[in-house]
Amino acid sequence: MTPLQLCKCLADETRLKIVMRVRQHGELCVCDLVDTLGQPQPTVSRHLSQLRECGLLAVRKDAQWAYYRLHEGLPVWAQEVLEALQAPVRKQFPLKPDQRSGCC
Amino acid sequence: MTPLQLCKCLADETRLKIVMRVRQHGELCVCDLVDTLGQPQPTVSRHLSQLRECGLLAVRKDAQWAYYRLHEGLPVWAQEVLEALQAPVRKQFPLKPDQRSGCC
DNA sequence: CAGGTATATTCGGATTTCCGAATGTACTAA
DNA sequence: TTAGTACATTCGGAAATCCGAATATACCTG
Repeated sequence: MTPLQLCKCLADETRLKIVMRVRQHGELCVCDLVDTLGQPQPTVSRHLSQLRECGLLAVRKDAQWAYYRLHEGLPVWAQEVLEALQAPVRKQFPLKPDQRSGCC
Repeated sequence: MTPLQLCKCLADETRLKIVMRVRQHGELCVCDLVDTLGQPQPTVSRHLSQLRECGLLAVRKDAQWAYYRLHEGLPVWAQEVLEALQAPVRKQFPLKPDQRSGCC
């Protein structure tokens, strides 16, 4: 995970929202993100694969669900970047309820 | 300056280097960046325009030179992001001498 | 004035990124 | 087994991004 990789990952509205929402909830399943972001499932899934491949997110699979979380091995500087971005991202992209969608 | 704008600005190798190098030196002229980055002048200039338009950098013009610096009105969260990125960027893109190129 | 330097901008094309649609896989339930 | 749900992947085109080359502008010097 290089700084340039991290910036590229966060340089897309959908991915930025995904990362921030995952960070906020600790762990989220794909259907929740699809519901919340209002983006088609393949789109969300493609972005999730990208975030997983570059080491930002990690998955846990349980039955037919996939739960995404921040990768534990994330370097401290990357965590600091995410911490600094959390509040302003919430301002830029407000989401009514601060809850899971309840899809699973 | 929104979080998404900042991430897009930093999601390019040349721009990331420019911002970090400017941050480190306080103020730098275009010819220094051209020398240091080894990129053609129009390329550097185009990226600088972009960074200026989204409010990340500010310019001061003196005679035929243009000196770029971080924009004073940069929100705190953006400064924190840059602070967190400084060290790892230096590791990813090491520059031999920590000095200006002496072009101006 | 002419010539040189520093910087900015424009234009076209190449490359990258993103998305919609369709399909594939795996699991569950009846 | 069949049907349904959750998720992933592939493919082709659209759209955004990036760059090289040429040109433009401003300033300084002689």
